[in-house]
Amino acid sequence: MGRVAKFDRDKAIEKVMYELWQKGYEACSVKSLSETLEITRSSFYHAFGSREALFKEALTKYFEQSPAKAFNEGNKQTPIKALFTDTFKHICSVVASANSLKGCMLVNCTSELANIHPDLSPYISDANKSIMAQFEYLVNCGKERKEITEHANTKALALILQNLLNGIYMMSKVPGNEDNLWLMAEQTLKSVDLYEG
Amino acid sequence: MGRVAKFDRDKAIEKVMYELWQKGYEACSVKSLSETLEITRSSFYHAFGSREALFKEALTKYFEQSPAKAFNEGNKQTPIKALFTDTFKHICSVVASANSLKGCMLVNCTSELANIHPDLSPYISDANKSIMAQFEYLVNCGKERKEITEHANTKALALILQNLLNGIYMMSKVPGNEDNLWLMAEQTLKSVDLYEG
DNA sequence: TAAATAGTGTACATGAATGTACAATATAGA
DNA sequence: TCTATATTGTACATTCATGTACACTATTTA
Repeated sequence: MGRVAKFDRDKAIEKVMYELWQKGYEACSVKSLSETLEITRSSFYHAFGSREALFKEALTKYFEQSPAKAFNEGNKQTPIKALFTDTFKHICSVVASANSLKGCMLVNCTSELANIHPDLSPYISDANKSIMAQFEYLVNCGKERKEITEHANTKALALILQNLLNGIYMMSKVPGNEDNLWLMAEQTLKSVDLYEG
Repeated sequence: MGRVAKFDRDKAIEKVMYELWQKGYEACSVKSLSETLEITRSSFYHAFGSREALFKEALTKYFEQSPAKAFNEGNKQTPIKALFTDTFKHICSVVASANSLKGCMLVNCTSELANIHPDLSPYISDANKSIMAQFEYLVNCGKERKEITEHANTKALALILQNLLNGIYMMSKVPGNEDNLWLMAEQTLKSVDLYEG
């Protein structure tokens, strides 16, 4: 079926993910991405269509490797407070580790592109909204499991959780040691009674 | 003393502040900023030295006009819980208003430039750290005033407050109606016993 | 082995962006 | 009015960046 590509498409997307994560969208020109992948721009357009299209693939890959993806595996059978506690603890540790890229690709892209980039802005908004929806779902699971009181405000808790998630990544860029990050996360979870340790 | 500038330097910085706030640092080239100001690049370099230098002036102006600057005016004579409650409420309302620029210039620039831009990165880190320090100071004032219990963890509270501040701006970019923002802020303040209403 | 096909590279035309050098301009004060 | 000087504009030499057209190359399968 014709000539085979001289590069591994999947590995290429991973490389691009790291570039975008680190440098942001606008800083990654087609020229610079092509040089990173050691292909010509022509091959780039042929393989990926456009920078926007590749961005979407890279963001998908980002979600797949994120320590926050554990939140997506929770359901009515999951001990919810333990899921929150363990996952946030794990995120703090991953994010603060020396060789980790700082910040969250989604947070970075949200501040760079939301309400700015005509094509990508809605895509990014949707990604944020689906995280929010997942937290609401998890809180509701906790209510069904009687771990969380029926009277708790689901939306408020989901907002606080999403804010905590974003904030851990954000703070990892500035003072950013694991102790501070976990101090914030632990106290937040405790103060809304979602901690279990 | 020579020819007078055809533009108002202070208004120019304000214009640049809005540009940077909205579009981010890299998206504001010297060319585009010069066009916005209706001066040539030559005049730009003459008047401001460099894009980096102007950025710093613009960020200073941003702080001066931010609704969060009320936090800087708190001291041992200030009712601290009321300060937190009122200021966060005000921020939610300002940020969600239709004609407001979305997001926080500092948050945007932190995700874009921290750990990336050699010259501006330390500058931005310092700005974040001084906000953190101010929150610690306010919490300590609250302790002296006996509004906040002596046993509270100052650092943890300051982290939570800074995270809330960042988060309000961040969320204003996505679902972003005032009700949601305030729901998050109110519940956060209540859950750490810094609410007074 | 030949054709079909998928991937690659060169080239083009164009505009954005940078920073500096030097000449032109306008104005305040002597 | 003259002159010192702050400000402005033109020009230059480069590099980055975009997207497409078309020719070239390698590989599969009929």
